Amino acid sequence: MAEPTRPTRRQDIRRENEKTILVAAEKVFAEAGFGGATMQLIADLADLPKANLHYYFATKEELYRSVVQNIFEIWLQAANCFDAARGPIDGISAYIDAKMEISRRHPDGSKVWASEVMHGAPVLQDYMESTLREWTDGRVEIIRRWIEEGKMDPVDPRHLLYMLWAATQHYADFGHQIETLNGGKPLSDRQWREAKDNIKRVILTGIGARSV
Amino acid sequence: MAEPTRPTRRQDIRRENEKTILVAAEKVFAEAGFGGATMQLIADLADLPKANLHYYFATKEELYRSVVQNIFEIWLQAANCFDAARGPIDGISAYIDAKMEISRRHPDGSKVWASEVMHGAPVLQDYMESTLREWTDGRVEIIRRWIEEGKMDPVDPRHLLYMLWAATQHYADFGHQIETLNGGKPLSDRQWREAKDNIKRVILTGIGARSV
DNA sequence: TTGCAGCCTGACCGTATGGTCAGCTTTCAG
DNA sequence: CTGAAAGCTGACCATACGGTCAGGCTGCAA
Repeated sequence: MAEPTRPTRRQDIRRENEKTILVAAEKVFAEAGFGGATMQLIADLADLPKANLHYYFATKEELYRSVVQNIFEIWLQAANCFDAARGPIDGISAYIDAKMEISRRHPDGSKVWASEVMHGAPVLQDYMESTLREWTDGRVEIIRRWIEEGKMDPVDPRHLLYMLWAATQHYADFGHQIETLNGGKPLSDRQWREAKDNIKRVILTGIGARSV
Repeated sequence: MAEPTRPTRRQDIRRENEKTILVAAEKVFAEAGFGGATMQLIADLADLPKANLHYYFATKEELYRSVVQNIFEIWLQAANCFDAARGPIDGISAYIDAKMEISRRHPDGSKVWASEVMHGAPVLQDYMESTLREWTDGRVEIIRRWIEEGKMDPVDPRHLLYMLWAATQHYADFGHQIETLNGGKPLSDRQWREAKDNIKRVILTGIGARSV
């Protein structure tokens, strides 16, 4: 070999297989839902024997839990964009960019997340009551301050956040509908940019954002 | 009996049982997804023997199809609000009202619809390619005219529609998340009104609506 | 009143699924 | 080199599910 890769250590094997399984699982859970997904389908997609999945993830629930937690991490990372911002135009623009990027790059993850929440968040309830609530409260506070400083109109911060989540996530969760209405073709680069610009423009104008 | 109800005719029995089953099915499909729903669960909720469900609906797929079609009807009815309007403020306000009412009164239906679309619309594909596409194209045309007439800013009509769908439907599909962030309590009448007003205000301001 | 068409259901069936396990191979520390 | 730990898997199992059906019950037209 040109590239004398260090022989695969046990740890590497484990990490690699877990990754493979999680990727396959995310796709199958997104396409079929938790109930419709089967370990066999995931195993086939991962090109591993079913028993091997059970070696790494004892139960279907545990595998699902791992998938959902992964997505939650990604979701939270997008949050950082919000923090460094000096004002609503910067902050909300960056957040919309980040969330639209997630919708585009991780549509399966978004769907699993949506599905989880729609079915009452059996797995994520703890996270929602702790991490998510704290994150949300923090952002609400930031928005409230922006309003006090006259950087935007007095819009209810919570409902504004819901609108941001909804508008961006929609492009992942309802991607199939959008694709169908787009003549059966996925959105092009240009169309994604238009979507993003539209959301930014309508929301930033809508809240009367007046400061970076 | 004080009320001398006409003795239940066969037709009535059929209609009533079908209704009972459909209501139960909608709830179970919403809570568990198609794959997670079982005929037994639906039968228990409808308080009927499982075999009786199969008497009215031959297969689980057929029952699911009926549920989804019902929802599609309701969804389309909300569309009418759009048509009679003279301008964006009237039309979009009425549409948001209608869709928020659906999110509030038929959250289960909304979830089933969302789930169906998320999983690639196996049942609804035909409807999406015909009825939904026509409806959408019609509304796009109306919005385009409003823009030409200077009644609102030149916003991409499709992305505006997606935003309307997303913002309103979010309150049904992600109702559990919203409830959790609301201290575990469902939104009150006042909070629903605030949600509605916020969406209206942000979007109508955001598109620069200038005419009823 | 009668006959029959439509309504109802307990018991049953084949299959697919999540999960187990005994025993194999591979890795690697000592 | 060795042996123990980790990785792997074909074959298997119990269960739960969608669906069937024979046969009983009910409404109602004639």
